[in-house]
Amino acid sequence: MSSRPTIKEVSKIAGVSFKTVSRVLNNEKHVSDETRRRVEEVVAQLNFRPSHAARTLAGRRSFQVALLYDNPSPYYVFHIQAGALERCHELGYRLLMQPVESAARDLVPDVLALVDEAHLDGLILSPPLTEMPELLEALDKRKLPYVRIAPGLRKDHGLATTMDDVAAAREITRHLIDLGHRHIAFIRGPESHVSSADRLAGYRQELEAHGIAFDPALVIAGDYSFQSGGAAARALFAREPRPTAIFAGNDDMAAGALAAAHEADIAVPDSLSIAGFDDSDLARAVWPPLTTIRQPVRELAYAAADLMLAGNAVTPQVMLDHELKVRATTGPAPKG
Amino acid sequence: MSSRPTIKEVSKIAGVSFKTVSRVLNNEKHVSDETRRRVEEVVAQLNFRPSHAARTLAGRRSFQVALLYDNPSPYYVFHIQAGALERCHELGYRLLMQPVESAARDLVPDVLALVDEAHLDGLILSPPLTEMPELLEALDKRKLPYVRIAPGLRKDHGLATTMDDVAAAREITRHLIDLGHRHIAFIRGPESHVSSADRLAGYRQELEAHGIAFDPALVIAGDYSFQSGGAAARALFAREPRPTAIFAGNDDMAAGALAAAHEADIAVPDSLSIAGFDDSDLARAVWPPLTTIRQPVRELAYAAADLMLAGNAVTPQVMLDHELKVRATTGPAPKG
DNA sequence: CTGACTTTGGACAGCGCTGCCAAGCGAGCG
DNA sequence: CGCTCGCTTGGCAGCGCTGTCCAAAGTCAG
Repeated sequence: MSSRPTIKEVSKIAGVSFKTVSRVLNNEKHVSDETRRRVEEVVAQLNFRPSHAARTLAGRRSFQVALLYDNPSPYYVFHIQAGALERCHELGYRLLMQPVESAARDLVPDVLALVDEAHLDGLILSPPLTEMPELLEALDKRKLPYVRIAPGLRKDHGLATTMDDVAAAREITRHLIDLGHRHIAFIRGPESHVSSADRLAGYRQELEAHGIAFDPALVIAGDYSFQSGGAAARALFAREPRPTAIFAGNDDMAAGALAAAHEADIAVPDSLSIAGFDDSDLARAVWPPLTTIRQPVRELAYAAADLMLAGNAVTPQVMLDHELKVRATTGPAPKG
Repeated sequence: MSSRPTIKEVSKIAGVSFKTVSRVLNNEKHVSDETRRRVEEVVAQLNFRPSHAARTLAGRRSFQVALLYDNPSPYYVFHIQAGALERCHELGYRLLMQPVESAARDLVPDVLALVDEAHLDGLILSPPLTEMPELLEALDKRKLPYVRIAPGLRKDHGLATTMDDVAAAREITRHLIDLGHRHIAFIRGPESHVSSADRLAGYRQELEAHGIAFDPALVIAGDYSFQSGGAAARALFAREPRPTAIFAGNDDMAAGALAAAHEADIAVPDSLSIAGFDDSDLARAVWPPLTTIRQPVRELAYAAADLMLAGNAVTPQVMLDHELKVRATTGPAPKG
């Protein structure tokens, strides 16, 4: 490994003290324009970057945050990562991607150990880690800044970026009702995610707003996986009368239901409408393409990083817009 | 931010010098079992982790590597990340996920700056960054260790983990030939990826091994995206006679072709067989489920990290097995 | 019992920066 | 004209570890 330049070499070439170079690098004031220009020139010429480790050790900040996740969906992780990474990069921060097991006994001490080891300046939490009181309390106690991504609508405490899952679920349910559907089933996600409870609530509210009785038997539990969507759909197909529409709590389960429909030779959307949630890559890759809700995953993560690193205290919570994407898996209810 | 414990506090409680604690933490010898035990006890009790920044600054190593990627596929990135992260974690290393633009003019200096800034101990390269001579040369010159993931079969230089793309492509082509297909089209990936050239070569070799003439008109260029697979398939559908099978260079393009077939009302697999490559999440989510090659993405990345951080010099290249997954998009060629 | 060697643990410098304090210097003011 | 003030710059300690060197204690053969 050939040796890297240090701040001292830069200062020598620029003809100033190394402390002055440090000032320029940190954008402090009290440096004359002339000096600043000269130093920046040398920095560019040497392609110099200050040692992150040294800054962390000497300073009060590490310019380093971690994104904690426990999510099996490549689509979701990829996009929150992309959004958070982008904003962190813009602000000169480094992002550590940290998979964790939310069910692990040692979750809290392990996270705190990571915080110590890396001198983290903050933490970005994604579901279901956003819903773990012990974790949040430990971070509060440590006075460690954190943001939560999409933790549902409760205006409780701390920084958060979110979307309106309830309203979105109402919207897509209304779309189904407008198409004439009256027997609409719902495949819900795992209990540990607030989003799945919110989506269920939206589904229910919209039904009732239209005078359609909520039927608990039409709600089947899934776990956000493709498999579980197929299983739920098959259970639904066995019912008499068969529902004319299925609203799945996410796209994976909707794709599972769609595959099950194909397998059972049920025409979509002619005999059965299917709607998903997320607008993941899957939504456009299956046939017919899925009607779904676009969830602004990337933007949520971007905003989360922004809130924590550059945010002002007056707007601790940010809500982003969703969008109904009507594609080809939903159509008019078959004449009964 | 409440204060973290330091190595000195640990040493005070354990009743040894702080240098001895350092020895225990680094698993050095010349520490008695009794002392080691006592120190480890205190470390566990305080949930102490040494400051990564301080170790990096003081020592010769940073226990930190980066994984460079420039790939739009969530599936691919998620799995290489998971594999590399796992092995790094096991070995006590930290992994920085670093998206880059392989076409950027400043790619090489930017990477070198990152190496300096983070004092990186090594780099993991994924396609297409594995194929950039300027980058590899710069790293060699810097004497910076790196591994390349799946750079095709050429036994050139340095550490690499790979799979046999040529053999895998032959295998799936043979599967199609065995089903009676004689007009087999190929949708190829982008030029910048060796894998797409290798897969094309395998397709061609197997055809010729069975005395089927290679027809360049049956090879359509795609770019590994769903869109491009659909476009290629539509071009193929316009040909007379229509090919009875399509082998796409990856699953995304195969899914695009499948959707195009549905759209054109061509029965799969009865009138048209489709095969993909990768066995990504998509392969099981579309209908019918895709016949494809399972590419050991996660394992490739795991092995790459292992090779670089724990490997021995005698096996600089590791080749992992693929597997033909016959599912439902391939069937006997229709009687002509 | 002695000298040479091994095992064990401590002292100290220094990694490359930032935080704090002080010095230099010209301008403004009574 | 002396003094203070504000801007700019430099000096120095020290962040929490590792590497190197050295001292003390234990081990063994002759």
